[in-house]
Amino acid sequence: MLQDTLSFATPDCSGCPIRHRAVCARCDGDELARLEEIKYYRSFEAGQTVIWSGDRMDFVGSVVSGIATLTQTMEDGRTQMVGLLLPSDFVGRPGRDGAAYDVVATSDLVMCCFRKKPFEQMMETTPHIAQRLLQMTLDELDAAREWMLVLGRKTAREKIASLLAIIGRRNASIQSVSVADRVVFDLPLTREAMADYLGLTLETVSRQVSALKKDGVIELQGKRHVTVPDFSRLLEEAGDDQDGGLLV
Amino acid sequence: MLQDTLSFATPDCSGCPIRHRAVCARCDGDELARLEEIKYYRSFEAGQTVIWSGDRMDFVGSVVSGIATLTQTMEDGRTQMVGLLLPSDFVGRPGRDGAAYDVVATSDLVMCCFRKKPFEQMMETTPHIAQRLLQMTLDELDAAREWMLVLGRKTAREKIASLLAIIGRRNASIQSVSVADRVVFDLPLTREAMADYLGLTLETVSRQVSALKKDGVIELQGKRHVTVPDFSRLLEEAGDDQDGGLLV
DNA sequence: CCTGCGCTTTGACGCAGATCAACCTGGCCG
DNA sequence: CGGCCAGGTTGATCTGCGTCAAAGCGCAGG
Repeated sequence: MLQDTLSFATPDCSGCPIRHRAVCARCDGDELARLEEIKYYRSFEAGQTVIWSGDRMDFVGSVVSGIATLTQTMEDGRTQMVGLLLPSDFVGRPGRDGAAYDVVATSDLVMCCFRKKPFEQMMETTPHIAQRLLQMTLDELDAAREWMLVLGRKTAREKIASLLAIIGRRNASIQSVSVADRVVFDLPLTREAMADYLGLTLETVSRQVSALKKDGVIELQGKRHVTVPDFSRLLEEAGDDQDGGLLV
Repeated sequence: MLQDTLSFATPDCSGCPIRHRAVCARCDGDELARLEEIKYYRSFEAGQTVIWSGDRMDFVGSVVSGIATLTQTMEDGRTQMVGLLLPSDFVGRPGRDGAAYDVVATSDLVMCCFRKKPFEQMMETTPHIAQRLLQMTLDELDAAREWMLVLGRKTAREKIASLLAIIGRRNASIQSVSVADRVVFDLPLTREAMADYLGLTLETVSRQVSALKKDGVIELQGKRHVTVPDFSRLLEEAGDDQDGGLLV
């Protein structure tokens, strides 16, 4: 997996993941060279914390491979996941010094980073970079607000279905695994992590996953490998109005 | 109240609310003149819907006076408020055509708007506008994620305390009503609207407000006027680690 | 002044999901 | 091969909040 990173060290960013590449899609030769200069890779092992909330964050970047989560924790230990970072997702807060959340690698993780200071300087002189980042941030804001509806108003079963729908859709669009309405993917999260995302306990997650299986909404091979025989059925279970929204 | 709007029709935006003014704070004469050209005001009555989710949205702007809410609704009527717009808050999605949420005026409302097309054109040629909007969007994203913790992991009592803390802080910073730890403000929301924000029912909201009153955390004059005798006590009730976060 | 109507409060009761506890399952390492 | 242990399942019980119902409060309009 790590040798994959070699292929990204090209000056045109041609191997870089979708969103990351989009940041510099309209850059010309000089700008690309500058991006190359400030670019580097970081690898993490499963379970490692990439950065702690409040720490100084001196880079922005995007996930190349692996999964990371954004989480918030209260003093008494209650935790809420506020974001799920899949390959191609952007990490970082241009213009901010501190990290706002804990970023934790849920699997082995490779990130492609830009040093923040020079990146911000580029932003100031290269309008389309700030514009692209604005679009990406608006996407994330939409996703966060979509999730507020899930957390505030959906039942446990609907929550599970919503999460499976998000992951299924992401997998389908990236790997185009989906054939017609059939979607197959591996859950990148433990039951506990799912619970932290959904504002539930891990027991409830386990029970509702079993229930969805019993009712034929999903099929399971092992604990993690999921087959959704009818994706629109899953969306219905999620309480969604016909495939609207639910982007991450 | 409406005659107030006259004072905003000045070419330097000097009367415009904080965040809105900040958008053009670094604009020079020509740019300000251009902004004036595409600027106009809209008024709404309490209860009126400013825009429906999915509708074409041909403006961006900010709240001058009054309160509006961003809400999402499921087919079966369950609704979740995903944002609260107080004076000076920005509304709109530069680069997007459709509205993502219902925007509803909770009180009489005045908004200062810019026509979107020309505003976006300015954004493309004026880097600091896109940068400012990026900062504002990052703020909103932080607030949304902070709220995900509230929705997912806090108890009803903590949720109420969190909401009062947000509104109290906003009021305190704008009107500087706060004297030491004492904060006084009017609730701009009905019990039902509070419930929709917090993912609760209006009965539970009512009960928990009463409980906080009984326990001396807040005092009530009438249904809406709130006095917080000890703001740090309120933050404690909200489960917050010592005045961190909780911006809207 | 009474009446009606939003908004709010309060009470009684039920249930979805939390909590506590026991057990299973599969992969890793000695 | 066997023991260990993280991750997962399942069951019994508890409880916070939702639901349903009734009544209070304040204000606008006749």
